[in-house]
Amino acid sequence: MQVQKTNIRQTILQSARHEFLEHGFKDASMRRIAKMSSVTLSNIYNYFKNKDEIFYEVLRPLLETFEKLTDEHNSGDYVTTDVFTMKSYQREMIDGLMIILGQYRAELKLLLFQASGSSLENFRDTFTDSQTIKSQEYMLLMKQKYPEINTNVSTFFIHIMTSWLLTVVGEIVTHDELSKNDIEHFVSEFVAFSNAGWKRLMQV
Amino acid sequence: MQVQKTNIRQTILQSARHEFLEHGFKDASMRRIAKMSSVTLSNIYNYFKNKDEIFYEVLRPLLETFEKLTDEHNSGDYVTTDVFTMKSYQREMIDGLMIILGQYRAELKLLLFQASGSSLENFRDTFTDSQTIKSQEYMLLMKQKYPEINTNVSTFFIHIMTSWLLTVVGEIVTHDELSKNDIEHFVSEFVAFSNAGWKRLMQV
Amino acid sequence: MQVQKTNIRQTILQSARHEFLEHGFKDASMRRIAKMSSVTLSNIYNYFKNKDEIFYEVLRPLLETFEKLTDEHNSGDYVTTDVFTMKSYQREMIDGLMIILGQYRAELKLLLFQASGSSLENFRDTFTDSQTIKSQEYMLLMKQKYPEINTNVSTFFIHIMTSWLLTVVGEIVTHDELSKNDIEHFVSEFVAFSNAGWKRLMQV
Amino acid sequence: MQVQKTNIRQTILQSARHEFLEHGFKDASMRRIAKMSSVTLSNIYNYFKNKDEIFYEVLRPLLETFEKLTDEHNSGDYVTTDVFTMKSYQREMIDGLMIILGQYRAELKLLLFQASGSSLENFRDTFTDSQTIKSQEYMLLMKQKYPEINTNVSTFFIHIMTSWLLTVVGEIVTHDELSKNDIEHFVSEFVAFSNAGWKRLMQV
DNA sequence: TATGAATGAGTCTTCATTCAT
DNA sequence: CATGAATGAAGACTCATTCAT
Repeated sequence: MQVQKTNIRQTILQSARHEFLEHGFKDASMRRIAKMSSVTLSNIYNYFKNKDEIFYEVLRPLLETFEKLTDEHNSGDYVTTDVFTMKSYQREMIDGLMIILGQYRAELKLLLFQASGSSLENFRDTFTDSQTIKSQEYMLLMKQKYPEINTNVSTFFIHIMTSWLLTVVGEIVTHDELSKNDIEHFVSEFVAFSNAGWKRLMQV
Repeated sequence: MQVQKTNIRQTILQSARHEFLEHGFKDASMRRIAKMSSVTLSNIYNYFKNKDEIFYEVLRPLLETFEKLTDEHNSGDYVTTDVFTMKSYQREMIDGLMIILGQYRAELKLLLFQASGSSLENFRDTFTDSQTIKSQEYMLLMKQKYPEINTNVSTFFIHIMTSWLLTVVGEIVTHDELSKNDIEHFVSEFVAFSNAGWKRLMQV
Repeated sequence: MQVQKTNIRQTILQSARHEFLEHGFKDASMRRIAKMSSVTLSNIYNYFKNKDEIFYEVLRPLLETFEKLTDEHNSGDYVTTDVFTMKSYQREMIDGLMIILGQYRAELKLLLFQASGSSLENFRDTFTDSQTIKSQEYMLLMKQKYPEINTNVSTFFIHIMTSWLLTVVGEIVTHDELSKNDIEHFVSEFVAFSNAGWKRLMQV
Repeated sequence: MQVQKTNIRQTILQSARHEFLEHGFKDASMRRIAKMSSVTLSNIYNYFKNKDEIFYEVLRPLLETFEKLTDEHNSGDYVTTDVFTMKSYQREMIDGLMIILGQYRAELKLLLFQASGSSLENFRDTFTDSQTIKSQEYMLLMKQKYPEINTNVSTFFIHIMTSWLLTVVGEIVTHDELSKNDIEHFVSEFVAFSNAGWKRLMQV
């Protein structure tokens, strides 16, 4: 029975994923999800509290991976890294995002572009804000280690830089035609560009 | 009556603007717009063909300004400018956007974040794509003038850079707390960052 | 001015004709008629009392022709004609209908199939009923002249026969692919069939 | 509840039947059907997909009887029957229709006169066309059996004859005042008339 | 004559969710 | 765990007609 239950839960989630991808959260129809998964509409509510919870569950793996990614960066390890090659905070974040992107392309689309109306509709802002704070903490550590660098960068600029990351992810996700090579090439351009930018701003 | 007509039209548009800003295009309710503007629901349809047309009319001033902005950049004037100070294509675009931003903050919010479901829902993509093409043409001209620079930058990277511009605009628009000074400060950081980045990529 | 007026009236009627033909009376839209004829919607009501009157005016020529056709048959002239060749009441009616059919194909479609909702929606019944009465009067005259024939035909049968005529007209009207030859051939079959039928019924 | 479901379904269907009969398919109002059947408007959609499906369900018994009637006539049995007494294809069809008429008077009204706008609005044409084809096949068999008869009757004439059948049914259906005797009397006249007509056309 | 404005009821259908069984 | 039944508000849009100017 328990096995059954899990199966049904999964079936619902898969159908929901398709429905959300096709119509976005708001225009997704519980009725269609029910039909698609061959589960009675009302029975769905034995497995999930409401539409929003289903949406959240569909995105849970992605969200957890996100959390892992940002938690890792809480440690001060990266402070020791050479700023000039930017094996640094942002670089690691980029790499992390690229890995996520390989696994959760569809979910990222959902989270970034189709979440309007759901409890996750502010994910972008939330993520950006929290990342901005962490970035600033990181810069503080940097300043302690290398007092000569200029860390007087406006909060909003840092905000933009993390927001930019999501823009990049969003663009990659919506351009299905890009090959792995394309993406790698682009990332190297992106990193080169960013490194030079940061160096300039921090006057190192 | 003819004078009246204009007034009512404007009243409807203003109510619609509020409604769209509060709920986004898709969730905006014609009924509410009617109530807000004290115009019979059916009478609205004597002034506008449908919801989409109202939305478009609300954004028309912004869209026209946009068009002007991008049309001006069709000329090759900027090619003569010094790349190093980046009084160049992108810089002019930024300045233009900042001006627009002063006048059409709310409308930009609408266009960038609340247009889903309307005929303008693809504005971001459309704009980015067309700007990408223009940017590439611009780089070609640059290459002819300064053959020593490297213009071998991937299309997708250029795409990202124009998309970035919209991200920046979007972030400014959603952060009402920023003062003019904040924004100017940020823009100077942004420009410094970008300049350094482009120089590096183009190996000048 | 009067000329103008007439012109506009005619313009409206033509547009209405198209609209009625395309959508039928009920689904025809006054707005569309207005647009089509480049006449203000409200101005239409300076020329016609309402939608129904327009419909009636569109069909007036046809209706008048109908009336002429049936009035002619009021006279007892046909009683003298030889029943056996059926140069009689019904035959003349058929011939009359065929002529009408040449001139008012579209209008017949309107009257027979698209009048639902209008004041003419019962035309078929009305026409059939009145024709039935006339047919019976005709048969009475026949009986007086040729007492040996059997005129004991049920009212309802006569009713059906006139209704049949309209069915035939309707079928011809809806089969645009029929050539004049086709129709003539069919009519001769129809007449042969009917003659034989009537002879049998009347036991002549 | 399961028992209830059937009841409610039937209640809805009955109310719908009344509504359709009174206003025709197109002008029938779902709201009124809901009120009449004391079922919430939205709840109706738990029982039927849409208005058209309700209409179809109301007519399903009639349609199935129709199908049975025409299927039976697929067999070549009737070819053996004597043409002269017209215990033939058409005669059997008439008898069949009369039986249907006894059971489904109201439904026939719906199907023949009130279906405009529904998926059954072309029933008359569809039926007539298919019957015309079958009639022609029947005549072919007749010709093989009785080579001396003339089967050179135009397709359109046959078409008209089947269409005529429906006209007759329609007329009977709309004349509630006719008694069973009236109808039987009429049918005998109709058969006599038709027999004579066909004999003449086929020159037997 | 002509017009713009206005009206109010009307259309079918969908929605997420709840509840008794 | 499962289901059929139910709900009430909401969606955008169209309708023929009237009226003051």
